[in-house]
Amino acid sequence: MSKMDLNTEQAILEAAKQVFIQKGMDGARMQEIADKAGINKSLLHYYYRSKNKLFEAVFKEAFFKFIPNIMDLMNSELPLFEKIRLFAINYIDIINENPLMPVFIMHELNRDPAKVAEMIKSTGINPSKIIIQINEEVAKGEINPIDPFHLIVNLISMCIFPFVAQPILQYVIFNENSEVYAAFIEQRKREVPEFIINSIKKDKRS
Amino acid sequence: MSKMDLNTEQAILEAAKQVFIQKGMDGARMQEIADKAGINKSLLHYYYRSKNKLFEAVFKEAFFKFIPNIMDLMNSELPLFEKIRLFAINYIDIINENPLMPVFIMHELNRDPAKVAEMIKSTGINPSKIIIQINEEVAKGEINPIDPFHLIVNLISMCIFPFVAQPILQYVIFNENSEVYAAFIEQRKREVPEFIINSIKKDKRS
DNA sequence: GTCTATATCGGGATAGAC
DNA sequence: GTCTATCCCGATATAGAC
Repeated sequence: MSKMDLNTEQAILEAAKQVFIQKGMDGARMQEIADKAGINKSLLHYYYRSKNKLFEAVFKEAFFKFIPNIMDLMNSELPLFEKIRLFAINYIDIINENPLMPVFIMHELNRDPAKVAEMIKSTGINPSKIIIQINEEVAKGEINPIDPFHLIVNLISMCIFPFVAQPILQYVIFNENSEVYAAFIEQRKREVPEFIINSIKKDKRS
Repeated sequence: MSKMDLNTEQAILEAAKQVFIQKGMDGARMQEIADKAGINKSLLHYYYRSKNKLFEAVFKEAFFKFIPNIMDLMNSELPLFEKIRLFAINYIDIINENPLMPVFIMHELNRDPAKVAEMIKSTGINPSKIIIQINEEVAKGEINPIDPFHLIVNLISMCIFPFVAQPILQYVIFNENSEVYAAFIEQRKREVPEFIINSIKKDKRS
């Protein structure tokens, strides 16, 4: 594989990423990807045999960038509150680089649910460490009693959902002003962790 | 329009709802809708002139069922904590009837962002009442200081996101057992409001 | 490796009989 | 209102020249 090959192949993948993520597998057109990559349609088939193969390449890369990774943080040795704060900051940053990613992944997983198992099996996703940590904090009386799963889902929901629902929220809350919405999201890096910590920290109820 | 017309028309809309919501506009096939409705493909065009028209009918109905309505509750005279509890219960119930709805709506709005304005303008969505209420509670010192928008987005996120991410969460948390996941969602009708109220209720800090 | 030309097919839409 | 038959375009994919 020569140097030029790599460039073209990369250009295709980059273009494919943009188009697939914006339009989805079914809505994407090979012609549009070729145009965006500045090459001919048939070259797409030269590098990736079919639309489906190309899509798989894009989807896998997207999935592995967004779903795991952050798990390293979750399974680290940091104190719980620290983890929660870092998670919000890091994850919101990652999604900010590609705000359409969450809807894309969710839509495609739902289109082809068999993918979920296939994808996750090949990653080391395993939340057991953080779950144990939460249970221990509860047992030690350091935080209020809470089911670790609900806590984790709450955290993830509050970080990701504002991107998923961006079109509506942006319109309803800020009359379509996307800069203000971006600032709103930025605030959430602090707001979300404090909201959570405030909810679970001891010393409140009696 | 005879009685039989109505039945067929309803059958088509019902079939279209299922197919469109599951596959999206681009992934849906008129043939599949016709099959599911037990009629001929060309009858679809007799009742609705085009695929797009049919889609619009489905989407509008879906949107208006899911987005507003609940606003009545938000703008009622109930106490804040009461509202939060009722919102979680009612909204989770509504989505439970059609768990794919959120991803569907989000995906389609993103495909055609112009829809957002068009849709929302024709509804009376206006969260001002609840926002004032939250600000008042803060001013009176009844709850901890919080930006009403973040509070509302937190509430909505925690209710809807578990449906959006169901495929992944169900797999990671419960090894694909959908009954257990349904129970998990059911718990959230209580867990989410208590989590929120615990976070904002006074008497904790200082 | 990259292009042009073309095969092939699926799917939305229409015509027209009943 | 409902069906069958058909049109026709757009999109993936392949063949083959350069």
